[in-house]
Amino acid sequence: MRQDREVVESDRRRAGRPTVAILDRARIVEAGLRLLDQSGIEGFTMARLAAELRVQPSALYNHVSGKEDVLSGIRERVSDRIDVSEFLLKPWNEAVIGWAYSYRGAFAAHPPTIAMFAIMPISDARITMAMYEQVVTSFIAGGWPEAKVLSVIVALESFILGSALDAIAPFDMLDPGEDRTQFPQLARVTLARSDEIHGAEIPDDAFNEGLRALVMGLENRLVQIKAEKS
Amino acid sequence: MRQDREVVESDRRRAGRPTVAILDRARIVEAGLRLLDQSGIEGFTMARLAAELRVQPSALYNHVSGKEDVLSGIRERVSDRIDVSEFLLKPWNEAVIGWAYSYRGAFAAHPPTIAMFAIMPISDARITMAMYEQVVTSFIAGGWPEAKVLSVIVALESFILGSALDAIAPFDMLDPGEDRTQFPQLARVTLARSDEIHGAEIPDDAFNEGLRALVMGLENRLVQIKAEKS
DNA sequence: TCGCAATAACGAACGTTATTCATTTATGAC
DNA sequence: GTCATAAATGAATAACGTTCGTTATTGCGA
Repeated sequence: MRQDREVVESDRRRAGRPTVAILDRARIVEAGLRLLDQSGIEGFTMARLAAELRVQPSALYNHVSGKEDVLSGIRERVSDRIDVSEFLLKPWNEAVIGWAYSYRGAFAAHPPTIAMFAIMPISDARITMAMYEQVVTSFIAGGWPEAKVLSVIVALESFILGSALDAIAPFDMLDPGEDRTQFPQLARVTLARSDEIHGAEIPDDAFNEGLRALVMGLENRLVQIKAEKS
Repeated sequence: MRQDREVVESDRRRAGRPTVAILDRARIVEAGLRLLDQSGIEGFTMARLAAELRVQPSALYNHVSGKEDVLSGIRERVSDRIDVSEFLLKPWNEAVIGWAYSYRGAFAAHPPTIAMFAIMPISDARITMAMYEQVVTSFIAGGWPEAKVLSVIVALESFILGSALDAIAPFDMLDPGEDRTQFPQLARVTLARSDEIHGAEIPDDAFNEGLRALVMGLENRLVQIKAEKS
């Protein structure tokens, strides 16, 4: 008699605990990430997330404390993909390049997650402590004074996160359009761009140039600091 | 007879156009900025904004198209305070320091506006075209090739915006707390911080170090580019 | 100076949204 | 086998952004 009802697949599920688990935190987060990618941050509602999981909205609250909790899980899920392994193999100034690309790429792969900065503190968006431990170790091994290590890493993270924000921005706005005469220099450089760097690859080029410059500047700074100490 | 009603100040306002203007876009934006500073982004509602202006919510819609419009106005209002004047007086590599501090400071003065960047297209978040024209002019005068100017400026903006985001983030997260043994290096550097750099000034130090490093790296890059050309 | 369209307030209503709660059903430990 | 716990449904709620009809005032053209 139990089977009578369960065999009919398209039947609306009755109230009460289901015989096979349909929800848990991981599944909710995974579906949430998919929904977020599809619909963007403003299309991300608990109702749609529930529909995606073929469940009533209230069912979600047995596994997560609310919408913020889901978003928090998604952020963790995304930043877990950041690769810090190169710090084990190469010196800090080389490893940091791959790390930065991986960092920015993790968020760029899911653009709406970048927009989540608006709603929740960045703290969650940062890499985990285990990752920090790895990065910090590498910087100390490279000779950075302990009091400076965190500042330098935070500076790098700032640049990376800022670049991630930039990567999702539309760049047409910079084109002066009709106002060529009003902003002549701006007009010139936006035209020059389309010649040498084709397409909308400004964010990529900016990230690349900025990252190399930043690392080079830090290398110089480290030399200077070491000189001061002795 | 008209006065009979108007004299009583605490009277609830009757329907119909008021004899003296109480609302306009500027006043709404100004009150919006105050409310945003007080209540944060999640406490910013049209109802509360209306209450602040002693007006019914629907009255706002005679002057702004909606909430997004108000936020957009606030952003403009805030970024108008960015100072690009130094680019007229000094070479790019000097002027850029003051510009960056002014840029970050304008938003740091109103922390919740920083978070707004993510939620709405960055195009609006960027400085205005007039400012860009000024900055671009200075970089070209400094010898940067036209095809690189935009990338370099965007890289700088990315760092500045990322730093602004960082500046409002709580930094306790980085303290390993109980897990000193699990993350020994991280524990060491967080302790070293409190000795030399006292207080929670990591974001400030990170911004300073990062900015100098970035500019120095760009200076080197410019030299290299010039050498390649000849 | 009169008339009247435009302006700008109020107040009521609507559709969403996140969340809570009572109810129902299955699980799993004793 | 009993029963506390877990986990689903479904109904309900408050808050939010926005729209619309109504009303009162302004300011321009005749």
